Amino acid sequence: MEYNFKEIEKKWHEIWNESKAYKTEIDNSKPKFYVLDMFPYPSGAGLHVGHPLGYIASDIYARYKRQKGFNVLHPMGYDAFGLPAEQYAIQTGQHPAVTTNANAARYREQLDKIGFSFDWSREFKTCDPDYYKWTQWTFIQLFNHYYNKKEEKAEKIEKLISQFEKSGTENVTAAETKPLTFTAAEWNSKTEDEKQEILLNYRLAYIAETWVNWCPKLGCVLANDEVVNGLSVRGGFPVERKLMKQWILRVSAYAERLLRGLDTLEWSDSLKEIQRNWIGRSEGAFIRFNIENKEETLDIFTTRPDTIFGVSFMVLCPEHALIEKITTADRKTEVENYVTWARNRSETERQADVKKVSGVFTGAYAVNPFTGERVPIWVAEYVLAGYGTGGIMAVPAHDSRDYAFAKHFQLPIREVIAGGDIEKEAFETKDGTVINSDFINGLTVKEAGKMIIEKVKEKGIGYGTVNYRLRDAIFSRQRYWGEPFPVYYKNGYPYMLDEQELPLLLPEVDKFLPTETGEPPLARAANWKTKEGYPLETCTMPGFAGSSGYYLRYMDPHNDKEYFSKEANQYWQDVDLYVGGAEHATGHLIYSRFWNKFLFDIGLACKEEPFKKLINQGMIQGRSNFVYRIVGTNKFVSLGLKNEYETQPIHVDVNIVSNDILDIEAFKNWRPEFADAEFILEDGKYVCGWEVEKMSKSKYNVQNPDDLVEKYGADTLRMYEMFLGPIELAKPWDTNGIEGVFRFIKKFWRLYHDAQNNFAVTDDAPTKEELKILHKTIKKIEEDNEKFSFNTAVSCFMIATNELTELKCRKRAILEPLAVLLSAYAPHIAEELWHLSGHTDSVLTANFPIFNPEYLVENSFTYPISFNGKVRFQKEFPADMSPKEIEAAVLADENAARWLDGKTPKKVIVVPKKIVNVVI
RNA sequence: GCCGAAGUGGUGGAAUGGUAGACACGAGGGACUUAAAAUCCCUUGCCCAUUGCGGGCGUGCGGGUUCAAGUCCCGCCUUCGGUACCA
Repeated sequence: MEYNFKEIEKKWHEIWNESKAYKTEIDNSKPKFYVLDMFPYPSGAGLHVGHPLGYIASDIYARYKRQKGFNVLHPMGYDAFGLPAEQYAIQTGQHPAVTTNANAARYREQLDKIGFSFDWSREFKTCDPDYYKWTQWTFIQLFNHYYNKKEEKAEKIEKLISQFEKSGTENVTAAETKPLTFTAAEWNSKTEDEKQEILLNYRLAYIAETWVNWCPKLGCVLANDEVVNGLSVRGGFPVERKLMKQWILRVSAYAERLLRGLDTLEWSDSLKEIQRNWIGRSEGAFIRFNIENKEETLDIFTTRPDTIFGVSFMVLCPEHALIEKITTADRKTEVENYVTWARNRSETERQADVKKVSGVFTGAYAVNPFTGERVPIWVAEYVLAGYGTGGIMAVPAHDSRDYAFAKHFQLPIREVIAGGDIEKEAFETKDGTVINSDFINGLTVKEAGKMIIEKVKEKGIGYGTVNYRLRDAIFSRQRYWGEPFPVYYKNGYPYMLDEQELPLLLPEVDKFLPTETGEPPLARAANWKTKEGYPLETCTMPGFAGSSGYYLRYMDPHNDKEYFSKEANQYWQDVDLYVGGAEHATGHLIYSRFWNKFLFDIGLACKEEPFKKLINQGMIQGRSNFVYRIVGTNKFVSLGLKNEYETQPIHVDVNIVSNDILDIEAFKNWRPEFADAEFILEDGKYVCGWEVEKMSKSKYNVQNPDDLVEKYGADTLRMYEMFLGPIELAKPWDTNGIEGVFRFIKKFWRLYHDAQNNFAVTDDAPTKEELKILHKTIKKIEEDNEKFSFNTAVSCFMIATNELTELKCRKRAILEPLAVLLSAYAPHIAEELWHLSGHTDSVLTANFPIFNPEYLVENSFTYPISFNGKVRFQKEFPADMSPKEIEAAVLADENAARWLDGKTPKKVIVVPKKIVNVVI
């Protein structure tokens, strides 16, 4: 039979499907292995060749691990809530669930064609009520817990309440929004509403006012990149900054654990570094400054307490609550104008002119606790509300931003660290000696910092502390297509629904737009309230809600009593291998880790970190082709001649270009305006130019995997995607090379067949040489699989196939193990050959061949002989010859005499099995 | 600006400090064929020599360590990611 991939692939898809070949169940007799892909958002455009790259890699690894005796969990599903479906719904009126389901079905169809070993019985979408019930459930748990910083774990809010009842805030070590102090008596005399208000300061899911980009015309909160120059991208309506009540997750409470946990993970260093920077741990001190003639005090955070003698002004962020209280009457108008202006600037706008210095003096003065000096308090945009206390002590001599500000407003610059030239620029080094600073003079920066922290502690005006850049995550979206919050309001305070009332289903609405009064779409739902008549929350959860814990649900996806059973979690534990893009480094991969740590704290998840090993597959870029039209004509000139004319490059569909040669007929039919195009050719061909760009429809460089499967088969596509290059590298998609892999697959097929195309594997005993080829291959494939070096593994298969073809080896003892090795990469052809060879079970359950080093033992070895590092000739020696003997034999060689030229060598270096170098 | 990664033929890319360019594409030449497809063989980093050998130069740039450097060290350049008034 000839190699007919269409028949073979179709046949095996049906058989695998019917026999549920990839269904996985708990099996305590085998070690578990959990291989997971970042599940896709099913967009309307379908898959392009970039999407399956990671899935193929993880599939190869999953199949490999199965053959190594592991019970492999390899599930797939869809991240289905999100903006595109909602926007499509707004335009067409079609319910987002309808488009989402249609898109998911199309994804499934495309994925199935590639032959993945997913256990589809575990599939779910994040928008399935059976699933989002547990997203809502987890939210309730977050609301009902706070973070105990001393114990470093989440604890029940009841514990905090009983502490308040007994001793107020004394000895409370809870992560909080702002520091509060009250006694037990004070707490006990508070009303229910007041207590609820206070508890929001501690809950892990809390509601609070935050600044958002509000577009009154759209009735909608916009993300930063949806706002340009103060106008909405969609519609161009004015956008203002507004304080709005939003749900927030106290991710920052876990900052330290998120940071420390990184050390236990097998992730790439660069990805860990991105997360470390994002968490942004910095050590420093909180210091309290008194304000002249005021009761209020000004708290600041600094990483440089050692420079406190260099403070020449203080700066507050425009949002700071103190501004109103301390601004003097004569400065009031100016300060108010500045604050209003600054507050209404979007973050993007602020970022756009970071270099521009702006600010205003409040008229008030703080008092330096060490010198007693009056220090003017300013307000400026460059101090951010979300970090530290929103106020700083400015030391212009040793901070470039303070320096720019001081120069601009002609404030004093006082040098307190020796070694810089503060006339020119700020001297920001952290190794230096302190000067002009009273009792810390002569100390190093480090020592001085410690000393100041001790002193402020003594004075009771501050303490050493650690601050993080990581912000709490805003969890409310004024949208329709997301999980509804299991929340209702009483007297304006939020309360959670009972667990029995979950899932709280997404209600039907007449339109997916905000209401006329600017409320979110859920406010349109009839009867959006509890049985008792309390109003329900109208916001929905953001995209990352559903993806934060989906990997846990795959362990036990149909459980209607729990998120997942203890038994399933004990068995599957955590994800051993997670494959996905690095673009999730500061989003999903932080939120998931937070989510998992919380579930670990409350005793649900048995592992603290969800993803043990992570591989980031590189982005697949597009490779666009261009034709060059001579300006003002409909004449196109081939690439090599284009410089002789004035031309304009035009994107041309890559599907009508092969090896950069344009299919002229197809081009004429491509678009009507090219029907009568003329061409200036090179050697009778039209050569196109090319460029690497993002893969997109408008650039006509999208490759659809379906087309390639149709033309070459899934096995070829799978192997070619791996052959392209290292999995982690970003690389352009170039279909040109796929023929080479296709040839290999056909050649591999012929290895098992005779000239008449009959299956012709024999039971003859293999030769030493053939065994050597096999075992060399087993060794290399195993190593490459473990290293995720799938591109070199494909090359290794090609070499082995070429060598065995050369030897006309058609022996079962060689070819069967080879088919097993290949089955992870090209499952269809391997399965077919396996069955032709007489097996009735699936190659999926075959054991990975065992490498035997004895077959690789050499009886002689050819050494390159170099003189002063330059290789001059080669010589063969028995493999068991000692280095000393080799040395003697080399020097006795007649070739050596020529290079030695009568001199005695200074030294001879013999590197066993590598090289002999003679130093003259 | 800061952090991270990477620079190797016409192209994608191989090389535990040990013969750089495996493997593949493309290109050129040839075999088979009426022809095409498919398949197979040879050449293919650059320069000189080419009737046989052969020789020189080559991994972004400049230094260094070493018998030996694409690989290690120092100083640059370029590209790509992340981040950006984080005190």
